[in-house]
Amino acid sequence: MYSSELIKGTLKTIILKLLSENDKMYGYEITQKVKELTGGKIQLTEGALYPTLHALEAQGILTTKAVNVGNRIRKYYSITKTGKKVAAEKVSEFTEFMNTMVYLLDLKLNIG
Amino acid sequence: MYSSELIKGTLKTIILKLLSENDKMYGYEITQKVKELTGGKIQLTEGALYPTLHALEAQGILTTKAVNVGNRIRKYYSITKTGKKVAAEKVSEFTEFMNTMVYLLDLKLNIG
DNA sequence: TAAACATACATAAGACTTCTATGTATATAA
DNA sequence: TTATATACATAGAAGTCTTATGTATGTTTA
Repeated sequence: MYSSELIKGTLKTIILKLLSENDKMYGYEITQKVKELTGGKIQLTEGALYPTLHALEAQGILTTKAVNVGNRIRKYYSITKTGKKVAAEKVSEFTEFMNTMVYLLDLKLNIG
Repeated sequence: MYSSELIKGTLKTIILKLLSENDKMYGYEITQKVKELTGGKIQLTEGALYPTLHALEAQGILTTKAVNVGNRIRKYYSITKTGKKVAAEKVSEFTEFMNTMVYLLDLKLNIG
């Protein structure tokens, strides 16, 4: 698990990227997917995730659809057309930022 | 200039890396060096920089030496032996984190 | 079968980091 | 003489995230 300091500011980018590639996902599913894809190195907390999802919905970047699964409610999130643009911008800005940091910190990444 | 959201959490790493490679630097010099190295894309603000430098000094990671330049005081910061360890850890953690993000976001960086 | 763990949502209080604005003061360029 | 650059610093506000808590169901295991 990385120190929270490092992960700061990346939550929205991660959520939007995942929802750009999946028609719909629910909150818990997002936490599990990120945990799985990062080998447990990034674990989103509910206290950060849910308020962010709500904010993205309020901004028209995501839409929701509540579904009953057994007796439980599951809230699916989907990205809007506007949201896809925002997602692409966020990811590309993050890419540029990482390139800058790689240069600034003189890093050697394991790419390829 | 990147959105501040992205840069969050990287300030300490940047400062420590620069001071690992330079015997001594003063606050204003750090802002200028970062601005120069990143082509203006990362501009550290004083409101974030100075409190961070003070905190790192309080933690024994940095030491200071005030020098008179003309009629002005310049406060040079140097990294301690303990600080160098912390710096190396921070940079290596950041490297791992970036590798994780590159995989998670499926990014193509301009390395090499 | 009771306890523990996983699923699934949510919020509130506090902590931490950063931004904006402000303040002080000198030196230099337009 | 006005603006810009150098050089430090802090206070208040804003934003993000953590920790803790709450509710409720489903499943595994001792």
